Amino acid sequence: MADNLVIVESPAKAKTIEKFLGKDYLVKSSFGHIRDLEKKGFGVDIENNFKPSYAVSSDKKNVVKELKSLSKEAKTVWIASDEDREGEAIAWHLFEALNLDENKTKRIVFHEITKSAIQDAITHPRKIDKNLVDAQQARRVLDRLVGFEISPVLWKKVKPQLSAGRVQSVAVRLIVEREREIINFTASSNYRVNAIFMVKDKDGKNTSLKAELNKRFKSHDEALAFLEKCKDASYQVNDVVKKPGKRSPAAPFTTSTLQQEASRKLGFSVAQTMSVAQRLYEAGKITYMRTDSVNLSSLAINTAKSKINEAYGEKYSKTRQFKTSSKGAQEAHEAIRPTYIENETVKGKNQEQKLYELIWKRTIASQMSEAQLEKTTVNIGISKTDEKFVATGEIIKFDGFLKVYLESTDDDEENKNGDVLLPPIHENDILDLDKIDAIQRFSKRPPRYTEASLVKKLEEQGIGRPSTYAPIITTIQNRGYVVKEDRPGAEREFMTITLKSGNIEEQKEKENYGYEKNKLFPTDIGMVVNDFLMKYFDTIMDYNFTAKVEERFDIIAEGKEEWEKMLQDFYKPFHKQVEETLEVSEKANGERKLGDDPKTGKPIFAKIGRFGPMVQLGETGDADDEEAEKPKFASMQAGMRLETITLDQAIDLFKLPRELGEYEDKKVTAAIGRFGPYVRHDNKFVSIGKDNDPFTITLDQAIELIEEKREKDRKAIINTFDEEPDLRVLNGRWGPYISYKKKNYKIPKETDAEKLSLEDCREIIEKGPAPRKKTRKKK
DNA sequence: CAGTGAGCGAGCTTCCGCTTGACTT
Repeated sequence: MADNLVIVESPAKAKTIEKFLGKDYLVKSSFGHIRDLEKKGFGVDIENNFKPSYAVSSDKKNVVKELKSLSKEAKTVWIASDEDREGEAIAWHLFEALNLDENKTKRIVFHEITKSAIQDAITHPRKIDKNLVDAQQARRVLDRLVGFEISPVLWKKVKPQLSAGRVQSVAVRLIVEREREIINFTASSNYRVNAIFMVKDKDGKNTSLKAELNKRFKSHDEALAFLEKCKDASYQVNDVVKKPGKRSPAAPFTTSTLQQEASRKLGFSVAQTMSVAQRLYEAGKITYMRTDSVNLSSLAINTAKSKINEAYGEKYSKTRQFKTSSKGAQEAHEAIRPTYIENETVKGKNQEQKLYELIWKRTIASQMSEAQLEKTTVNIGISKTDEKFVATGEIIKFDGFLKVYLESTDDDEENKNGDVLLPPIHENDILDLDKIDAIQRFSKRPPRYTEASLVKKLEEQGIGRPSTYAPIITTIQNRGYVVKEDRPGAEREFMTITLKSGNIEEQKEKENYGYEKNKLFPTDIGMVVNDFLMKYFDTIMDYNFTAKVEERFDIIAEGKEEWEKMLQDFYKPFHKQVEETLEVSEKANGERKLGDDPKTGKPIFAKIGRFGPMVQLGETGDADDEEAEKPKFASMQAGMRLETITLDQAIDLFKLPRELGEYEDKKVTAAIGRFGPYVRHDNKFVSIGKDNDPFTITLDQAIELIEEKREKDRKAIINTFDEEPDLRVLNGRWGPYISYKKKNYKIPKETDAEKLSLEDCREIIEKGPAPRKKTRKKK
């Protein structure tokens, strides 16, 4: 039995460290936190100065049991959880839960997993820092109080099962506010003017030079007038200015920057990035993937240096140590980097290889020299007017880190004029004009958030931690506040005016804009909850709330304030706010008056009802007044939003279901259901295809659809049996199958469905698939 | 599968951060 038990947070880390420490040390993992506030109720005795009651988490019972028995046998227990607030708390909880003896317990920390760092840590043990632990308790209890006091208010005032919290509610706020900016955005347009000149390149061949006018015109007429002036103008180069420039590499990856780049360059979702990174980490290929530090160990820096020298030459190498810029970083780990920097690639799944290479390149590039650039600006004068055309070019004199890696930006289309080499041009050259285009361009609305750009924003505000970025995104979607989806763009016309060979031509063209792919959109309920919280809990919703409480946590960590005192200060006004809100607030349903119905004169509202967003015609009458006419209701259709639905759209909704007439003595109606537009006849439903809609479809068209459906149904029946009317052999989308008492059974391949006897069918049903378990969908 | 829009009011929901699997398709 080993004399020493070392406890770390992660099992992969334990494996590595054990190798460094040798036989006398047994290294085990706590798998993160082992205890938490009790799951039920507050888990905090508010009356009794916020005394927390902790319980071993259900999935950690076995871990604690094992560590307890191992710690009894060991002479010394070394608690080596991370050196940050949460890590210190884990150490303390271990000490308490394992019932450790203070004399044989030592707290150690290390920032990098190298033999020397770990041995050094062993020689410098310390005691558990109770102040830091207290800061964590304050953080933990505050989050519980905020979440568990506000959520029930939402259950009462908005809808059951909703949630609010210090982090998630602010994340939703960001998305809601961005959506409103977009809704309120009106695009303006102006005319951008570009000229193409014909010049000779260095071999004397014709080549073109593109230059943009140093002015944009507000209107079509101004642009046209300018082109008129250009008709018989001449163009002369006023000057050619060359300026050196440089570009520096980005810092090595943190969790947040890795998620952003993997999203931009590889198209990974935030959760996907984390699970691929986890596999690389467990395989020992990369360092820990949940970190906010950009720090590289000296070993890593040296290995990178020799790798760069060897692969690219010394002038490509430049040692750099980056400093973190993000708020509230705790830097318990290194930056994310390859464990063995000498390995450019790894074996494994495709995704793992790609992510590894991204990490490798970013790490190597961070230790490489700047790129040296030369920017050239050519100013071209116009004889008839003061405006100027400007041509710009940028060439790379020395590529430096660009040889390996360039960080992407969120809107790449705007700045993709990378390496543009201008043809040789000199001052006073007279240029031949090929053509001038004046093109109408529209201003761009603010972009919607992607998962990764939301993470970036949260990190900038110091909200959330590397271990929670991916879960936050999942939570706000699971609660139904936010959806990630694609939305179609729209088409618009724009004008182009072209001057070529002395002639001016105008043309209308079309462009698509606003198509969104994999973006985050607030739902109606997300907006209603956000507005409610903004109205009654503005302190919690403040973007600086986290930063403010973090300041207090830091003071607690320094031992300058009792953590209970901080909570006392926070809780008193907060709880009062909760009580007041329960008393004064109305039920929030996002009701919005759209206008009056032109037919009846009654008001039309949009709001969220029991079954989701709907429109209502007429006032909700007094419940006691039996005489009062009940309002009419209609569900909103997919794609409609509470915030943007118009009066006309609402009026249309009340037109359904529409009676078309009678067929075979039975009513035919048209409406829109969960699965789209349909025609209903004799309790049977027929989908209306794309070529028609329920508002305009005629009785004849509907009958045609009904008959088509009947014909299709007839063809779908392969065989029936008189003895067993419930059993039918049918032809479905995926081939023949047996339908029996509303359940479907697969027919084994290579069976001729037409020849199946009743006995065969019964046999198939007997052996049939085990009834599918219903996958529990979390909403 | 294509509806509903109110109600007895049981018993339930909910937070953030630290870690991995154990699940299903």
